[in-house]
Amino acid sequence: MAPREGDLGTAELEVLKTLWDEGPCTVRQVLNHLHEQGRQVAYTTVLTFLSRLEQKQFVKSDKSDQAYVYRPLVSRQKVTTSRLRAVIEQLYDGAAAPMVLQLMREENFSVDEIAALQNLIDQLDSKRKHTNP
Amino acid sequence: MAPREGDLGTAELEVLKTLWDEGPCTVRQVLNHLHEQGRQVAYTTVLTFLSRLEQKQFVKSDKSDQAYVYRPLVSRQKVTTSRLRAVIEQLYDGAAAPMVLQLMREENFSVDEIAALQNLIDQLDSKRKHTNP
DNA sequence: GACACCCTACGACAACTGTAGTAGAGTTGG
DNA sequence: CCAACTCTACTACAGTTGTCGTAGGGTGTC
Repeated sequence: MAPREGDLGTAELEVLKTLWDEGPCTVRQVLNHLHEQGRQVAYTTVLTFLSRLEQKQFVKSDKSDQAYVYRPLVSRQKVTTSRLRAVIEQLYDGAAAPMVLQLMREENFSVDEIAALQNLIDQLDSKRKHTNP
Repeated sequence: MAPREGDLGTAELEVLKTLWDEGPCTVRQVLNHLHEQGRQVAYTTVLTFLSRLEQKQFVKSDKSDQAYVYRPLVSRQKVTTSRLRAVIEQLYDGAAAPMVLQLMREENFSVDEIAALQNLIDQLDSKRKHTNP
């Protein structure tokens, strides 16, 4: 009857990113970090986000000295991949390659980035030859 | 004060995709198409989505013989790109290349797909040499 | 001990989204 | 012309997300 169930909103994601970037944090530390980034938001709002993230099992809190310390339960990689997969699923019917091609045409990759890609392709290539002589 | 403003929900996107795939459609045609795909949804629900899409200026309707015919105002490319950019912005701080690298490691690309990528890289490469001798 | 702080729990509210029902206008087959 | 059907407009409602406020329990400082 309703929208997506256990996914992250953009604001929740911001909070989670703080934990990835800064390591385990209290509410206040997260707040400060967001403020430093120019993100204006109230203390209790951050608290709400962290609580919801805990409900959804994206983070876990432990009582430390004074305040709870929150740490992520999922890696950035994991979340990233699943988000990307969702987009690919929705818009490219699950095929990642066309998306990569489109991206490479539209984004202006630097020489270094292209070199890195070339490198990876070479690796994939040689691995393939290896297993498939 | 509230969630994202003018973006598409997943259900709205399904409807828009129908228009991309099938061309201009009436409500009923969209409905039928969704049903064919096993997506159970009521007529009026589809109507709601199309109305909202029109409000958000993603589609336009024209009165034809009996029923309104809806057609997309934005291309699949456009929407796709902006969604991708959003993910890249959120999760990779705007850098597309790392994302591409991660995808290529995690998705199992076929030989053909890799060849296509190689091809594109060669193109980008030679163009770069050209403009930057 | 009283005042000043910091922390958490709980409740609240608006916008957005998914989903659908009902009412009323228009079209059509007898 | 009347019943049946289709189409659109409007309304409604629940779940999610962004955003806080308030109340009440510690801690620390004079």
